[in-house]
Amino acid sequence: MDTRVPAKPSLEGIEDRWAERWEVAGTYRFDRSRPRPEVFAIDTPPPTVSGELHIGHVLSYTHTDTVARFQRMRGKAVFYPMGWDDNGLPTERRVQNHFGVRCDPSLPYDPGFTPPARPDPKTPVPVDRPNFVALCERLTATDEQAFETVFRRLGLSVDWSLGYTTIDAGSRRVAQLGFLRDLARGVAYQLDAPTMWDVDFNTAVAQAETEDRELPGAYQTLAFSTVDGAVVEVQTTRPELLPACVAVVAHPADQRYAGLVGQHLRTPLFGVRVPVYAHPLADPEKGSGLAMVCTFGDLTDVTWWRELALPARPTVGRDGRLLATPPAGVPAGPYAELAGRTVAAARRRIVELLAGAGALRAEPREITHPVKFYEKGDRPLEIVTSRQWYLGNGGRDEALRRALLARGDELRWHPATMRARYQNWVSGLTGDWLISRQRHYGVPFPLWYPLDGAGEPRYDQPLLPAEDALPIDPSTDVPAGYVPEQRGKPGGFAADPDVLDTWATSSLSPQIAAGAGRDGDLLARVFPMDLRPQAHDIIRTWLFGTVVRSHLEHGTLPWSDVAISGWVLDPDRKKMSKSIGNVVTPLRVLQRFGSDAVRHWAATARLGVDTAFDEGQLRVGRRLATKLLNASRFVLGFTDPGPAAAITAAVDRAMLARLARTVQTATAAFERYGHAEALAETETFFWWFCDDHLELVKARAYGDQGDTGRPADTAGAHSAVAALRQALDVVQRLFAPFLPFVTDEVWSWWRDGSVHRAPWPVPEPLHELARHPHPELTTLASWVLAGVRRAKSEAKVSMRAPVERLVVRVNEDQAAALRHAAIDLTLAAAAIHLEIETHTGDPDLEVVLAG
RNA sequence: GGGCGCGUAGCUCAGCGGGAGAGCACUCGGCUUACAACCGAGGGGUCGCUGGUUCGAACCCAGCCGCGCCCACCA
Repeated sequence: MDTRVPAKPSLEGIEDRWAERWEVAGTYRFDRSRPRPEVFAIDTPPPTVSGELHIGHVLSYTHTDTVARFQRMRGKAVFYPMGWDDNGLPTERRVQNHFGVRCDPSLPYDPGFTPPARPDPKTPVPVDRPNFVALCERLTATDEQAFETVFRRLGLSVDWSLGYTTIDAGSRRVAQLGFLRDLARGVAYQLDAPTMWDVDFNTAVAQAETEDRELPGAYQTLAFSTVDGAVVEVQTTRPELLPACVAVVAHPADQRYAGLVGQHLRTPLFGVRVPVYAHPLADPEKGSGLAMVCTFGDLTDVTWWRELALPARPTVGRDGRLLATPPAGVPAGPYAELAGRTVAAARRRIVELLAGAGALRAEPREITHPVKFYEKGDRPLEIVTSRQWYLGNGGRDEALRRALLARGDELRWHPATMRARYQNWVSGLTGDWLISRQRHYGVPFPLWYPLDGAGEPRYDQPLLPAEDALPIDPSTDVPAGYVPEQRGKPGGFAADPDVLDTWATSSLSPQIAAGAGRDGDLLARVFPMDLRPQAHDIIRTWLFGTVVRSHLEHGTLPWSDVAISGWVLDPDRKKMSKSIGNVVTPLRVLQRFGSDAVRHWAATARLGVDTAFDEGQLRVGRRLATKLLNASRFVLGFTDPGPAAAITAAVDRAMLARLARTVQTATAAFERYGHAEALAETETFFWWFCDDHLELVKARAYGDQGDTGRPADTAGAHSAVAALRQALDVVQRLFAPFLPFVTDEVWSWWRDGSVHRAPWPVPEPLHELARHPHPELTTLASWVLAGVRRAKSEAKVSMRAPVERLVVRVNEDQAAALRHAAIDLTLAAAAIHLEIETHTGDPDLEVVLAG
């Protein structure tokens, strides 16, 4: 036996051992000397750094890693970076609580700032933006280290030297440059308009980041009155917006209100005169068929307001409370009761006031209805008017929309059904992409505004930095032609206060990873990339955004293929990964079952399919890894007959022929991103190889002839062992993308270099060795073996128990094939007499046990 | 309301026009010199329901029922 093969192989400590060797050897280092056709570039998702990785990450990142390893073994230089998405709201929240600070961007930079020694989240210390950003960087650095530990332990073959974070200087430069280019080409623009607003986070949010939640509500029936004093009933779920009412609408075909259209009504309580309009969006089925138009209760209000050219009576402030003063034209008296209250409190109060005024015409009707929320928010979104930056994404431009839909068609989706989600989203866009956020830890908008004599910013004359000065922070940097003392002074300048939405940065992930703007050579070697792996919940945000940016800047898709992984569900299939993520942390699972086992579980899940977390399946992978150790040790335990040994036995050649088919099938599966099929194919072969083929040939491999009386069959043994070694070599490589630790372990016993740098197997050499195989022999031999085992099992005897007489009755072709396996069958079945007969009926087996 | 997908053995899933399968779980057997953290054998399913196409349907078509996800103007 080769001295490198351990007597008692074990999976103990295998992860740490190999992770370190790979790092030292630079096994996964990207070779940037290779031209684009020889590169396989992956746009790795940068996970959000705000909490912990969960088991869902393990699933999808494993999927990607199997592809990376497959491509690397096929000879590609694999560009496989890792990024961290470490800015945005969740990070800010964490930092505020951790350090006991609150970002106040109006404060000047204090170079000597230190966070409070004893943080108290209840009384946060105000801190200027540059210092707040520094604190964010400090905390996220710790999290990122923890993430890297998990991913290394998982065995991801990323090139860690290619790392980036979405807030680092390179990302800020790419993001700011991208914005300035979009500004120059007129795709980025500012608008003072109603937008969805999160009242807790105090920021505008984009359409893509909202979600519906079912909330209880109640229809109140309000009594409006006509000029002649008649009562008209209007139902609303948001009576607190009555002071914001600017009109009432009815459907054009609604006969009930045909006479009212064109007239005016007076609102209850306030007595404000509002017009009645006809509009097709008014639903006669809802409420009384009359809808109160407020500025703004929901997005339909915005539509009516815009299309009917209505005035604005803004009522809800950015903090989610009713404004201190009533809108113009609304009497202050009744409004004073509402001013300063939260929306919910104002709603309760106005119902009391309306009831007291006799303006409620019916009991409230309780309902449950969908309400828009920011996906990370806690209270319903309000709609407020504010100045924001937008990026054209086809929402208001049909030509662009069609072009982006065409990009979606051009992109190869895995699975293909996910394309529909993209089409759905792009077709349903109602506006452009709102990219500005009123937050602190993010990439700043790289511009300033001159201040006029009154100190008001001239938004139409932004002061732009030079491209080679990027990245900049306009809150500390000064525009050309000004001095720092002019900041905020009339005639001076002011920074744009906003930051780019995280997605507006991460939508440039391919360009960031590829060093766009600083390393054109690298960009040319990896862009457009080959693969974008991701989950399906961020098709509308990250995927779509990346397509938009690449289309605008490069006129191309950012990658040719996208692989969409599913989600991890609870064992009960009900809840999502978040709930089990708290219980089942990735590191604990990796430590408990072993990384290869966890990867095996992940790899059995096909793309796009949600999968249940199941500990039973984790044991399967563990068993497979152990099996590979033992089978490798066994095969390598036989003396190597050398490269000249001829593989002559039919059983050996049939096995290699079957393996050739496995290689072919697994390769084809991988080429279409079917990692799960590739694994299943390999696994099926391997278990058959261990359970049947090894049992069939082991005696011959030992040189054993049983009691045939003939001398040891050296040629037969050489054939068996040479074939076993060939098969082992191929099997170890086929498993390498899935079980990187154990495969490199067993590979190291007899091969030089890492299996992960070995070439992916091809079927041709196996066909060569298997020349003129009997294709049926493998299944026939297995059938005979199973029959013998069944007989012994039914007789409740050991599998070693001898068989007196074994009669196989098959058709002529099968008999001819089986005769080549006669010696192996005799030995494996412990049969004293084996007879192979031909007949015309179904295959038949007769087993007579000895004794 | 629109779109996509899923309903196959107790569980997780593969199969997607001609033999109903795998793993886990379960039952039984076996210390078999690679592996007892192992190996072998076995039981178990009117393939959601109803029609249709076909010589033949788990597989194709239509309708229905149930579940999930995405999207939607949520007054």
